[in-house]
Amino acid sequence: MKYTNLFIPTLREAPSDVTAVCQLLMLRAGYVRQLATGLYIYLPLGWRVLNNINRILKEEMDGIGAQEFSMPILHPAEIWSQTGRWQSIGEEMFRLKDRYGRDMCLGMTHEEIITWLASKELKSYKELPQIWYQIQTKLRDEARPRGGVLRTREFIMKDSYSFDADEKGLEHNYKIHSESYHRIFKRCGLTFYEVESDPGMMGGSTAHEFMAPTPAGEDEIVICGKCGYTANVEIAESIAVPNADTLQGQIEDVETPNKRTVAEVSGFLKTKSSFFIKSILLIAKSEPVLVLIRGDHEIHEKKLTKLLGEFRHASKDEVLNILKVETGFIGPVGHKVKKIADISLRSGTYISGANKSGYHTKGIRPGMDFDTEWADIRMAKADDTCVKCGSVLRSEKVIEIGNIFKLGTKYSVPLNATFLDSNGQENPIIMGSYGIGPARIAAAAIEQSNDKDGIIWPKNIAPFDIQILPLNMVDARTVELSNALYDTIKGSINSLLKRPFEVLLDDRDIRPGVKFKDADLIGIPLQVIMGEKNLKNDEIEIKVRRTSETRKISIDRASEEIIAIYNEI
RNA sequence: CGGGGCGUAGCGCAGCUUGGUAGCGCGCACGGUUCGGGACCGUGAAGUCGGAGGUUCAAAUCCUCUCGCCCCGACCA
Repeated sequence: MKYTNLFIPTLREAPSDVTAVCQLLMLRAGYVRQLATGLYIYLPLGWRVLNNINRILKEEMDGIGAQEFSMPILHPAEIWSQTGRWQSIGEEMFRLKDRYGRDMCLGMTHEEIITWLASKELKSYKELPQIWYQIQTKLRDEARPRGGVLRTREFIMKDSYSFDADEKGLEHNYKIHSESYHRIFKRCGLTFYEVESDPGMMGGSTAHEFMAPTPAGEDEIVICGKCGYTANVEIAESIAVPNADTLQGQIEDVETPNKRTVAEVSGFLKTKSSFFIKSILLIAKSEPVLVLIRGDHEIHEKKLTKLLGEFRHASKDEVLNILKVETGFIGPVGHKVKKIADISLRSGTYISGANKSGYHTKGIRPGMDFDTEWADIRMAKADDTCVKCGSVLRSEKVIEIGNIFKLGTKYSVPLNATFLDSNGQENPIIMGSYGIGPARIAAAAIEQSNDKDGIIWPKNIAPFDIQILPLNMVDARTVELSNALYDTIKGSINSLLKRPFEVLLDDRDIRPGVKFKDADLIGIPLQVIMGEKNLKNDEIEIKVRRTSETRKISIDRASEEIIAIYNEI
């Protein structure tokens, strides 16, 4: 394609409100524009990248026997009511009414719709298994879109669904999805992890997330370098590093005027925060619960929710009413309310609030000076000990690029998606659900592969394979030779991608410096530079975007050489 | 939803404290000189100062309300 026929609005200056590198580069290099909070327009280059990713998705889905569908994004509320999600999902769902007043919603996902279809059409074990998928727009009224295309209110997703007669079948479909996801992300040039995850509102039993490490990530995972254990910190199990030494001395109150937070008291008493117990009052269902955790740890609310069900933090007034002490000076000793302590507090001697204003208590021995229930309610973090092998965990910021869920019968039972087995018995279909976000793949690829000059696309998803830069468009020979080379390469087959080469010819009559800057920004893997001086020697220059390595080649065999270099990089 | 910030030309910003002719850089158009890493000179077009109301002789500037965008948190199949 010729540059003058393409809309590539590059920006010399960065918009002021970007936070993520992928967002900055997508805007500056002319891939996307923002319409409103969480809504993005894909410009020609951006759309080409997404289509390249989608092509890989289709090839790999087709490769495991999945069949492509297209389902509506406008859904009747009734189906969502049948699974209870019309009621259980809150403001995140876009809701509307049609002209007759019927409740409708915009699809956040398609479990309901595909299961509705399966309930109508799949009747016999002989029709199972099936894998159905689509690449379709989803809409979610996100509380806080952020990071450019990383979290948006409207986004495209590849979602597939498996239908099986039994657990064994589900196990198999889960496995082949996992394997195909590994191939997909590898082909897209990403570094990624498959980690254990929390099934969340999808329900079901087992779930894994595919996570691409990047500083712009919203999630955090822990990784064991030794045994390979990886998990989202939301569910990760780990052992806290115990305090190396123990506080000495008997139980006694010390004056801590106006020092409330762990940081303040720890600074005031010149004692490490790991020798403190944070005491936090929560209101679960009807009952107040005092939650105890080491000063340098964070409570993990998802773990707690599993123990307590829904809960909220107590207000200042509630703390005063229930514990008879103001916030900042709460401690575990002497209260009759239900207590849950993190297991990392089982040994050692600690400092906590004295339950009177302006005082903390030293020398508290959990289990001896107060009674409590014990549980793992702590957020895993770097330097914790791996529960599987005892090695040290590290953590990384990641973005979720895909996930796989074993749904079981969570949707098939309420929507009555059943089949008759070989004994004539009616059974609910066993389901799985598998998602991938193409825009997040693109964003992660940029995050993982860029330099100060711009994007460096992995070959498989780059908007073009090769960019030709004729530097002087008023020189007849340059124009003639660049057009000829353009036609030749375009007519050759890219054996890696099994299709003709996609070539971008920068035929703009502008200064060379601008062409160089734009080419580096846009990030096409290989640049072919045709300058007058080199052409006088019948030479042209090849530049590898990733390494900035340049090489002069003879014009005679230019297209063969260029293709050979392309295949090498 | 809680906390904070910002809305002035396509982009980046100044002007607001202390009310009085709306500015700068980049970009854009035209002319000229340039032409291997975002050139230079000259000329020019382009702004409901986010919107509404109020105070005032006079509002980008002060007051009230409102909309939008961004950040932190809550939230997040």
